[in-house]
Amino acid sequence: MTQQLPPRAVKRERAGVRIGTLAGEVGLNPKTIRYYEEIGLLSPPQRTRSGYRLYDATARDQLRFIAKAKLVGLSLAEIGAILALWRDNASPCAHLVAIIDRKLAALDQQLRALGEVRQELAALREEASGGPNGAGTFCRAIEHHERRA
Amino acid sequence: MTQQLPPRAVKRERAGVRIGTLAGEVGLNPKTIRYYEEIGLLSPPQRTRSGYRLYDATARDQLRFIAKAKLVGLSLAEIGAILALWRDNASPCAHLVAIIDRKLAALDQQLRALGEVRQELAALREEASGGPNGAGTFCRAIEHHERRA
DNA sequence: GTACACCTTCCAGTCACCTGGAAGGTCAAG
DNA sequence: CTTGACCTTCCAGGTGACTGGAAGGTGTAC
Repeated sequence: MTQQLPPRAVKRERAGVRIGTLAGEVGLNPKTIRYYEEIGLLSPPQRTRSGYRLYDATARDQLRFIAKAKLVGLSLAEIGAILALWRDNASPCAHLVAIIDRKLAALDQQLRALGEVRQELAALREEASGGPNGAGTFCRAIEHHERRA
Repeated sequence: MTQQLPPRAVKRERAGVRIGTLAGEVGLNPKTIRYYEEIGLLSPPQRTRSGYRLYDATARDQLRFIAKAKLVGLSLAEIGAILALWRDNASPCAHLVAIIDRKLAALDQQLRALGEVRQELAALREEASGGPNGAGTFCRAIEHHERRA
């Protein structure tokens, strides 16, 4: 996680970054990136002669997209399908358009739900920010949940 | 899943509904509802003399909230914390407010991400809805993903 | 009174998504 | 030339969220 020294920095600026650097940039475990490659989410990157993976800006973009897409609740399978479309962007069957449309509708529904939950949470916050403390059990419960998140 | 007959309907309208009915109403597997109770998400409902669970409107509301919250990506643990706050709504420690604030910020970020992904998907849809079909591999891939979703 | 749909508990299995550890290779710095 | 941070592969384990099946009880309808 801690990238101490930037060795061969100039050279790698053109040739790409290694997995640890990329992981740091996008906030992922290197293991996760390898895993994404393994399941076909990410196309296999270049390698150095000694076998190290070398990533370019495209990979970083894709990982950032994956992060966003995961955040909104797409499964890795769905994300994989979308990325595949991006890669060879010339496979526009009607079936596909239907799928995208369905996903768009789902996203809109999600947007509504998000707004509602946000509102309820904000209301809760209002209540919570006044008055005296109760038994304290709740805080303990929250702390417990926090430890796992 | 199929609730054929409504036996004792009038009686249960006041006393609560059984798990199958509730499950049907909120679109869940009865197993899932029991599971939620088991992990402490849902408080144990009343029981009939013979041991059947009887749910009231509150339970239904909570389940609907859970559905929404899950849709926006909250974990069951987080939802549990929020529901706990709801139940004994008199435990407003500062720590708790901080947590809610953090969650609100996360929701806002998610809202932005959602909008962005929506936009990218829409752009993709534009591209996809014109032109001739490519190799067809993509459609097959999508169909494969669909089967699992 | 028996069929039938429902309910109960318990326990095990599944699926998606990682994550940790072992065993070993690479490479710039001291 | 060794140290130490990085990298490699492989394989196993873990978490979250269910889900299925067995074995048996309940309760209304015919």
